[in-house]
Amino acid sequence: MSTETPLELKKTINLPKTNFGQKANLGQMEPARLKKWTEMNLYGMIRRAREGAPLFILHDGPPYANADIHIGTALNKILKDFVVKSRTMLGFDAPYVPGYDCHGLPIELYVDKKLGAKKANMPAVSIRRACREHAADALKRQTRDFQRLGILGLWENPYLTMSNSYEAETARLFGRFIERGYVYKGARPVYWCIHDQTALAEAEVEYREHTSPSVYVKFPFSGDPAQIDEALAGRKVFFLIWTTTPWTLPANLGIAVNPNFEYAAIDNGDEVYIVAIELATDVMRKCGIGKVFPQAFDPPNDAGVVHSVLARFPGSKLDRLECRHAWLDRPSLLMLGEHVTLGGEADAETELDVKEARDKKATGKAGTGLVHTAPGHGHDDFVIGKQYGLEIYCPVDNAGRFTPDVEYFAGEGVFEANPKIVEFMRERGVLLFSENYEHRYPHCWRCKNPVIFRATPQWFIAMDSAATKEASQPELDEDGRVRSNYTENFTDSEVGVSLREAALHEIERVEWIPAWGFDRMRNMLKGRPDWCVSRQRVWGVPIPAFYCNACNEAVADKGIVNHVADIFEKESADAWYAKDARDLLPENFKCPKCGGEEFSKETDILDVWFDSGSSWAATWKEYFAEKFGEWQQADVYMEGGDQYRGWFNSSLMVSLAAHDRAPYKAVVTHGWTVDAQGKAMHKSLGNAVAPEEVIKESGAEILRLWCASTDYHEDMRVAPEILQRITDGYRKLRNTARFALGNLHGFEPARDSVAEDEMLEIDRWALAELDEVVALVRAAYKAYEFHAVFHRLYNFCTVALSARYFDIIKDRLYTFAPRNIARRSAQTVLYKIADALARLLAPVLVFTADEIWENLPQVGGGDEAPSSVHLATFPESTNVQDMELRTRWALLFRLRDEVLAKLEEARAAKVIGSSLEAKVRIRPSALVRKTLEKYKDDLRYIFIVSQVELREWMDEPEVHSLIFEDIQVERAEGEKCERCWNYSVHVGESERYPAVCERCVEALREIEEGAAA
RNA sequence: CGCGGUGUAGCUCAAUCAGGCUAGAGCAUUCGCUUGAUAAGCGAACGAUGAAAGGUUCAACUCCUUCCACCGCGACCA
Repeated sequence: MSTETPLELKKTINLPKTNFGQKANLGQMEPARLKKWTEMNLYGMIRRAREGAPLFILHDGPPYANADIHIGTALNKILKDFVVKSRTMLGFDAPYVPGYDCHGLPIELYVDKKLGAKKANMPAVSIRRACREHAADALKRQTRDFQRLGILGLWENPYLTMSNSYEAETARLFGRFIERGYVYKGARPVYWCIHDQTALAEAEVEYREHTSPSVYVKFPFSGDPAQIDEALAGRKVFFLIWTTTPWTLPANLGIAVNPNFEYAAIDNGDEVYIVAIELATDVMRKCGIGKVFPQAFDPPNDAGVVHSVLARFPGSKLDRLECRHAWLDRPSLLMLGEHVTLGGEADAETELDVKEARDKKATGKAGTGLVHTAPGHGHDDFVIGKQYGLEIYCPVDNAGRFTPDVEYFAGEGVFEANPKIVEFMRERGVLLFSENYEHRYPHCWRCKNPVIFRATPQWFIAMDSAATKEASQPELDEDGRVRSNYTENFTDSEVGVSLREAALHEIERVEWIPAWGFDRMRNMLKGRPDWCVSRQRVWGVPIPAFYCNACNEAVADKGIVNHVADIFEKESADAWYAKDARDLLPENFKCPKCGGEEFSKETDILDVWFDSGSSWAATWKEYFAEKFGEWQQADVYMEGGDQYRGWFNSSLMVSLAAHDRAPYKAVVTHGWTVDAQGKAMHKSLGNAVAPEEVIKESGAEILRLWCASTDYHEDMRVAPEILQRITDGYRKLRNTARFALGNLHGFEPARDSVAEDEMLEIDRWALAELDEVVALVRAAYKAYEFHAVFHRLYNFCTVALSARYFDIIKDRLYTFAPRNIARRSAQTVLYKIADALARLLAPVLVFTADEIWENLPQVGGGDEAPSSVHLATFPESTNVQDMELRTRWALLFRLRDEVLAKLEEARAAKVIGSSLEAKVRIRPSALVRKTLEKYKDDLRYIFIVSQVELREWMDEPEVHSLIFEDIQVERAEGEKCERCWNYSVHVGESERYPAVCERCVEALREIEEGAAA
């Protein structure tokens, strides 16, 4: 025994000590750590560390390189980072190549605005340069912001849809579509300014007041009226249409009716008129038809106009019947379309402002329920016309004049022709009524003239025409089956399948998360029309097609496309604009049709969705092909739900054309960020939460934790209160880690670890809890259930650790001799907990987990441990938890809850303050007595009281239903030990340490011996 | 208007798929304890007519129907 003076009690307490601060100071810590990661090339280290491990690729959907990132963009990227980091820690080689969508209208418009009037005289190459600069600038800022979020990836070399290699690959992929026979050139209506003689994008039109002639016109039915209804047999039947653009009537090829509406045949003497029954009264009144009858007919009306209804029938009955054009010698086909409404707003392509039309609907209905359809002059008309196989007929030239084949009006400008057509119809007796109609009509934003809808030639990718058979080797799927098995529904195996069929088949093999994504995708695919890939713009990948100057033949085949692509590869797609056609074509190329040698270039560019849809094929080639060989599917795509019709869709198309497979094995969608009320966020509403502000005020870590806290499958609310909760949660996690780290001061795992079978039982209980958490969290990461990760870990920290385990072991950690095996036992567990927490939290709390990692005493003096937690793997779960042990402890903790409640009562009654001032008497039931007896000496520590006494029941049979009964709390016996604060009747028995209890006397002896040794 | 999704305490989540004790946690709030995790820790209390209305059933948060709200996509919407 030491002869020195007694130790100063306070100094013999092992208080926590760590450099891991209570305050995170994320604002400074995060950038500092990012810098460190950059300097050590952490991402490169991870790649090397996982070299040869199973590959797992999350393919990044490219954000649009226009504006700065918003909270939704941040969410998307953070969720992706969770995936990449967690797969990495699950042992996969999970490279992350970010990308940016650089082409497209929004950038071009932005540049237009910036260039102003200058643009008109600028060559395309210069405009493209300006666009390129803008995109480069935006993506640079976005990259900086993404990196700030703690996202690791190949930031120094992201894929850019405007890079030479990408543009070249995009062109080649378009060549694949051509090669397989999916591409055709057709016409489609677009906004057209007849003054500027150019197509306009939607964003380039503005709505202004305009007066149009509103006309009701009758089209004679050319079939047998009895087909419609017996009552009409032998009558002269006419279908009434309404339009505000009489000039489109020469292009009329059909009449659309709604299959669900009821139509009426109305008697007007010699003639019978067909209109929607609901509109019949209004139409008849307008046209001055009908007589005043005393009897009420159906439907009765309020204006005293009564007409007789000869028959009524659903629109569906009219399908594919035929009328004659009102004055031209050609048929007008009756078609069924859901777009037909009773408001009249679908009646004309001119009725572009639906809201306006609906307002009108409220005051006075227009239209007849039969829609004049000119496929060359309206969007719906076009769609339904395609569906019914009508020609996309547009007899109007660039200047808005009728072409020579238009009888009576050839050469007339359409707006000038309007009154003439009205007059013409009146003379012919086909016009029932006309009036002036005030409405909002689209005008060119540049020249302010009214625009028209006009079909112009466009490139399409066919959804329904079968692909031509490939000459190449049949592709095998993972089961070794010939891929063309998806043609099994076709008897002739030489016939390929259409893109739509292939897509519908392929999506069944994709894992959709959530599962309803499959239905969603299927609906999208079923309904989507042919893909119009033409854009009349300059900022994009040019459609690599040529036109023979001699015979006007469009020339586009794989060979030519690849030749052009090779040029793009070297010089970027700017070459299309910088070079002449002959320099873009192979030498001595001649028109396959006429042998002509002079060609002009296609001026359309590809839809940007084609660009981004090409991303996986392009990135595989550029980033992975060399190392991993043959193309393979990406493991997962992860985007917002808006991408079903967007990127998921276009990527599927491109991948099917290129590889006959979906580009993804799994598709995960996330919801949208909404405000506290669940409302969508809009800058204009002022309810948007800016990521940079969250970062500035709270740190990226908080934003990341928010992403992990909420179930992203649904809409995710962000608001100050929510972020505050998250910040509190962060503190809790941090403090939990800090407690563990602080109590590991002086603990060297290799030297001081205690084997599990030598541990105290509660320590083994804690390990069992940890083991379960590890298993659950690993599973949650695998299933992309990040909110489950967060809630499991968080609950583990608060309930199992902070409220129970840590609270209980404090006594042991603080008051036992540092090297006492019981203390080492607890420390061993704390070490494992801290280690596991760091690893399990790492994908979410990228910075903090790494900080925990650094403050962890490392096995073997730290040499073996990776220099960052992000190089480590998740802890393994043994999954062989001692269930009996856990059951026993579940019981003990239940008893503890009851004791705590009793302590609270005693506290309220001022019997005790601190729980250590208490002594607890328990009379256990027969059910639990045995268990409690076993833990007799441990109960005081479990309850954190000074004494526990177990007592017998007098009359046990009566209380078999009770588990615990009669818990009594009284003041602890003896004096408070100055060192451990427990009460003991033995305080004062030591001469050397008179203020101390028997446990502390022993601890102090150990400490003094240790010091002497 | 069409397609899809979601509604459980003030907040974030469980249990819902295969209906079954008194709908569970944590946070927040209030109160108390502690002052050896201390701009921390522990406990207790309070807090949900399960969006609403019907229906099926012995039994419904769970299944069915309707409706409302919100979100996304598509619509001749911005």
